[in-house]
Amino acid sequence: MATSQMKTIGAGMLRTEHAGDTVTLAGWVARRRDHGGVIFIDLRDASGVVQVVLNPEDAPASEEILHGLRSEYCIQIIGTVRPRPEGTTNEDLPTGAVEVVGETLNVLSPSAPLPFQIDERVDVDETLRLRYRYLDMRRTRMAENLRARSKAIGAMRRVMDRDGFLEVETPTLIVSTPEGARDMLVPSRLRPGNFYALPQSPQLFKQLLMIGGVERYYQVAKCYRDEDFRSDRQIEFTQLDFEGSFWGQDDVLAVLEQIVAEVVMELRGEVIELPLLTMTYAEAMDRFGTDKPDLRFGMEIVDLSEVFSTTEFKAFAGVLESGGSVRGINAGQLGLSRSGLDGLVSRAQELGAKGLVWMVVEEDRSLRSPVAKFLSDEELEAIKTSLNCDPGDTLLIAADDARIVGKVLGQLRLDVGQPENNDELVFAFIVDFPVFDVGEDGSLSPAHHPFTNPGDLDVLVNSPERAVSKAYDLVLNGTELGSGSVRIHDPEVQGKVFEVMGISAQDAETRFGWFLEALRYGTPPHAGFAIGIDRFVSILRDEPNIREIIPFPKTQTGADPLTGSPSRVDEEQLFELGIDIRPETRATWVDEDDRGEGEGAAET
RNA sequence: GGGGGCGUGGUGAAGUCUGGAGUUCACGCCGGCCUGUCAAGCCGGAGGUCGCGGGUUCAAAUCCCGUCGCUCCCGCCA
Repeated sequence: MATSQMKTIGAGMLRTEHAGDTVTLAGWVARRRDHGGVIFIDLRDASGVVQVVLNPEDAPASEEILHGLRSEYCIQIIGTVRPRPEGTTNEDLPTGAVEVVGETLNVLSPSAPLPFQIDERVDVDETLRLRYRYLDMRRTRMAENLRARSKAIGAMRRVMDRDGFLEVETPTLIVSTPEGARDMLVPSRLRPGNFYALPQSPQLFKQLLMIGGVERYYQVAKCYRDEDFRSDRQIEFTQLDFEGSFWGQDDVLAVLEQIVAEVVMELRGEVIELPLLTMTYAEAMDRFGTDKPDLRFGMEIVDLSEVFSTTEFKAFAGVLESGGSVRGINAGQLGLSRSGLDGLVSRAQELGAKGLVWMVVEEDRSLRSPVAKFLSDEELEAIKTSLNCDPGDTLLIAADDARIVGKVLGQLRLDVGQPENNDELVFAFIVDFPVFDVGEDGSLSPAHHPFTNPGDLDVLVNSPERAVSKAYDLVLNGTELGSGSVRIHDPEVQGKVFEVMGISAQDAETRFGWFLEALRYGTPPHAGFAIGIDRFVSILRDEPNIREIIPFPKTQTGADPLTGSPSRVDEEQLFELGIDIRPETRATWVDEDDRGEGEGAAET
């Protein structure tokens, strides 16, 4: 007969009201305090921690077993809850008013010595944490992050369900449409030489759902983009993807507001003020040099072209003559040394600027700067006025192509700026994105996928660089949480957009013919959005990167230190898939044997 | 593709600039003592190819070259 090991209550839930109860607990030895006689065990399970008292005189187990308990042994305790004796309560512990007197102890599973301590008195190297993620998630940081992630998704589902959205799963083995990010590919065994792609997003499938009359769809969707990693980018990530028929932009933003409010309430217990701030792309670029401004602090970009319109300073004059712009920010009281200021110059160059002018406002309000001697008194005064200077302020001025100036100052603003209150959450919708990004050489590249409603068709065709699409982003504290758009529902408009984007009719037919065909059957106007769950939760949890929010993330080189993926596969597997493994091809592969002694996969 | 940072007993750090015995600190681990602790305490002990390879030197954790791994950033992410 099977023996139940079921718990009767979570360790972390015990309170004085349970005094006298006999309970069955099961969990892990978080800490043991073995006094030779009596032993205290901090027993941890998913609900929290409670102190268990093991007195050998009560013989809950043999002396050998009692004194043999070690960290992270998985044990079961049957015992009685009682208030702690006078003077021994622990105010720091939710269960600190009670303890469980162990009457039976069963070791369910001993633990090998740990590769790192579960208590969080030191930060452990992240590769080691990932290699032993199952131990890492016994720590409060990861345990709480997993919980927060689950609660966030739950809150999102509540909003979706409340508003009558249908949850639909779309395939993850789909056709490759090699635009935008690189596709992750999966070879087909039944059709050798052919490949599936993993979706970068469920974009076209959710549009098919609209055509299919679903009207309101959502999905917690895994998405894949084979690009380089960043602290907020993994090749595999999760989005809340949703779409609605007979919708315009305002309908989407209204749903987003509900989602944002619900999630923030769930994770932070805070009320978010609605409606959220809305700013056009043009305004964001102008004031903050980026389409994802961090609005927790000011330090706005100020146009100084007027100030220098007749300047003798050649570097600025030349830029203005050739149609560029001179702009600056007041970076406030930085108090940087000369090398610190030089560091900003290097950073500006890294970002594409030819240089950066810094000025420090002295106590007597004069400007200390390597270029001050080239500027007239009037210009120096105008700078101070335009940038609203106080003594001690550091001013940063860049002159270049307007796009570069914005990018450089926008990034420097983030590098040196500090929100007054780090816990603050400032959301913003950025709307009216251009259809095309204009390159330095004037070339146009699509700013969004080609299914985005391009607004006025005449403008699109006649002056595409000025075309404004019905696309919008949601930004939180300088991070893009997600983006969406009103889609094209007219096949003729879709064809026109392909044409303007340089995709020939024949190309479009080959790649997207199946979709263009679908558009012809009474497609409802529709709009939608996708919000990055990992990013959103990482900000709400104040985590510096999304790996802390993803249960089993990959390293920057796309490896999983726990399982050893990606891994070589048998030649036989490749042969079945019809993949060529000629020796000269294989020679270019990374061979595990050549990989030094690094922290490889766990050996088994 | 490019730039910066890091790699030292099981963990975290100091030592590296300015070469001189694997030195130090905290935690963990093992053993002993210990019946009210809660980061238990006290005593004792084990444990390291200083990521790897090469070079310079009488001598390398330390300097030089290469390489691997991790990380942050630029490019990239329609």
